Amino acid sequence: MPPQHRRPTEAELSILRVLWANGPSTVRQVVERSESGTGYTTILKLLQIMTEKGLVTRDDSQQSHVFTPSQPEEKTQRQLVDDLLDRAFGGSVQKLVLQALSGRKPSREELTELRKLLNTLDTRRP
Amino acid sequence: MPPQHRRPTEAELSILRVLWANGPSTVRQVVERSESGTGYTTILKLLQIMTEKGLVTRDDSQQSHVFTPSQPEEKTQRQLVDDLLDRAFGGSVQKLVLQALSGRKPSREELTELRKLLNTLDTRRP
DNA sequence: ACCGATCTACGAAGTTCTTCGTTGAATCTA
DNA sequence: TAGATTCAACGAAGAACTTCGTAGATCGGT
Repeated sequence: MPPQHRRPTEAELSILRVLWANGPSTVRQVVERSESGTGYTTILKLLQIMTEKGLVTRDDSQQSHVFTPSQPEEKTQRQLVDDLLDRAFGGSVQKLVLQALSGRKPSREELTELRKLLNTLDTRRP
Repeated sequence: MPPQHRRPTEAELSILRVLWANGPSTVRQVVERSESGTGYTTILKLLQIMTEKGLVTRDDSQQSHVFTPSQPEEKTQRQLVDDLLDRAFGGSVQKLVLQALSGRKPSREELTELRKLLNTLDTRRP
């Protein structure tokens, strides 16, 4: 099995979002909390595929299997943003941040938060 | 024709990268400057599809057609990052920036640049 | 023990994406 | 002008992705 994960597909990511928000879930729980309106068997099939790919792990000790993301939310998010950085921004974090911020005008509070973040990164420098 | 653009696919984006870096190009130029090693007919076909989708425009006044991105680099980049923001970060710019920065440790210069960027956004507030 | 509800498993259809072979037109060259 | 080269157009094959129908197992209640 490849320990390296491919980027989750569109439908897979929407399932991961539900799992991130609600914790380990059964197929039915994912279906109920999914906003896409996708049918039960579709989500089941996707979770089966995701299990094969290693994106989620399955607890089948109960009759209704329970699925859990195999990577923490942050790690998957970082993979995705790193990937986009390479594919579309030539690795330039500035450009990416610029576009991210120019899209939605950030509030002054958000800007303050971001400054704090930069300070943290700066002082934690080796 | 839908004036609204769908997200470019993987292969399409790699062609857009070449066009962004080198300006309007013929098929052959794209093939030569592409790092993917994709064949001539494949790139031609992709450019034809991209023309249909409106991702590029074609100048066929010469025998070798010249292709140009129909949107500026920044606009496409913004679409992509907005898209990722929605699909993976619940719209939280902070989380996205945090993951982007935690991936590659930014230099002090980069941090300074980012602070400038934040200041600019702050003072340009309405 | 039986019926209905719920669940997993399997497979297949339909779509999109990527790739390239082939064909015919246009251009260049000897 | 004949032959070779370069090009766009087209179609088709193959892979990946999404969706769902159907079948069979399991469980709960009567």
